Amino acid sequence: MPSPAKTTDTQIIAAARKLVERRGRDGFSMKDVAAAVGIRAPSLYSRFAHRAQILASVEIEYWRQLERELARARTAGDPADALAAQARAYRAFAKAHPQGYGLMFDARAERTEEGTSARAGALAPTLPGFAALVAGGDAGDHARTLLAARVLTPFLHGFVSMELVGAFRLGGGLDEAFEYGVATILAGLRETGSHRTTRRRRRRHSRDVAH
Amino acid sequence: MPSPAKTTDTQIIAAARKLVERRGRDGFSMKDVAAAVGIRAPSLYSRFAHRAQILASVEIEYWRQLERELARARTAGDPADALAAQARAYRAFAKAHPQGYGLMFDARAERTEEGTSARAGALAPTLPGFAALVAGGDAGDHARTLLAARVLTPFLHGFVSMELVGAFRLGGGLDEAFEYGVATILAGLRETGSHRTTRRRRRRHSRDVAH
DNA sequence: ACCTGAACACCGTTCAAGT
DNA sequence: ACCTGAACACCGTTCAAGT
Repeated sequence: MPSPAKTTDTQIIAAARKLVERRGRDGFSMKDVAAAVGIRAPSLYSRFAHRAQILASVEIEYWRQLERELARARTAGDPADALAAQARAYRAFAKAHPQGYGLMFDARAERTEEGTSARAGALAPTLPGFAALVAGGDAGDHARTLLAARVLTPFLHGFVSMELVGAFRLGGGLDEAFEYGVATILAGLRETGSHRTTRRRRRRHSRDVAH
Repeated sequence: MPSPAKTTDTQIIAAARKLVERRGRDGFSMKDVAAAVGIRAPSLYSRFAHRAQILASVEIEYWRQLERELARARTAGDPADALAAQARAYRAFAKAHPQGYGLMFDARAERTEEGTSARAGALAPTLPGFAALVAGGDAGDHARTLLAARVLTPFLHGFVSMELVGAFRLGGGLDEAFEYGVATILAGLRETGSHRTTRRRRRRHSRDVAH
């Protein structure tokens, strides 16, 4: 005769997420999560292998939510405007879920198949914008699209994580700094997208400097 | 009659740093640190208030080391070249000390006066380069220098932390992507630095889009 | 199948006692 | 002043037992 289930995996993950958001990734115990869904800590182990797996599930939820918000933020028309709108949505997401954002980039997290694909998928809604910006109609130029994405995306992550950790200490408006950064990068990318030779020359130059 | 000291604060911090680099910020216990310097865990509390204070001391060491390496990487001549060289030094530092780098941007760290100033000082060696790049000889234009620094610096942090966490999954060379990002941003900044009106127009445009 | 209390091997930290 | 063992209140996790 099986014991009737008092809760569900979904409820457990939701409870854990709430605790993460309130007190951070280290701010809850298995006992806390269990109590939040009306069971005892050892019972969690019939559903999750260990604490890290619960955290990994919470992390995946955050990545999926970010993906939805980036997709929703995408506007029609000029690709640079669409990317700027998505950049603002990205920052807004991080500021709305500071603890969750920290979890998403925690190096100690588990490396699951599902987590890797959730993370990769989250930024997918921005790729058409980059393709339109730098490759024009040439949708097959995947390498150029990827290079462009890898300028703005790191800026976004770096800016918001520095902002969340309080690293901007020298004054000045951060909204303005963010807008300035996004505009500068998009202008730089648009320029390299419209002049292939300019871009080739610049890349060769960079390599010369590096080696 | 005092007990003779078996160790020093400096040795304790060095031992903790070694453990952090080997197993991460959560990978050592007070017992481990104490054993590494030949004492017992409770003795640490006559020197440090708690574990987080040891970690904070280790973190400060990393910030000071980064500052030294950025200062050393600075080259004479073209400011963009100097900044590119510092960008490479920044990335090399993060890849040489991945666990330490994670500690430096850990949101859970203590907020000490000394830590805040060590962090702020670490990026100071790049400021003259930004000033030369965007403000020309006008050393007093601090706001423009700061705006420029807040484009490249977040890119650097974002790129290396995404790289360390394994976030770049779509293939392509990361060395090339890094160089491309640095070159794109520096070109964008140099352009805004040489044409004040262009920059003013862009900033007003950004604000219009944001609000 | 799912839940439980008891137990295990840890943790950071406190404290009274030693020199 | 610095060090120590013992103790406290926790952890995550395991396990045998209950239904």
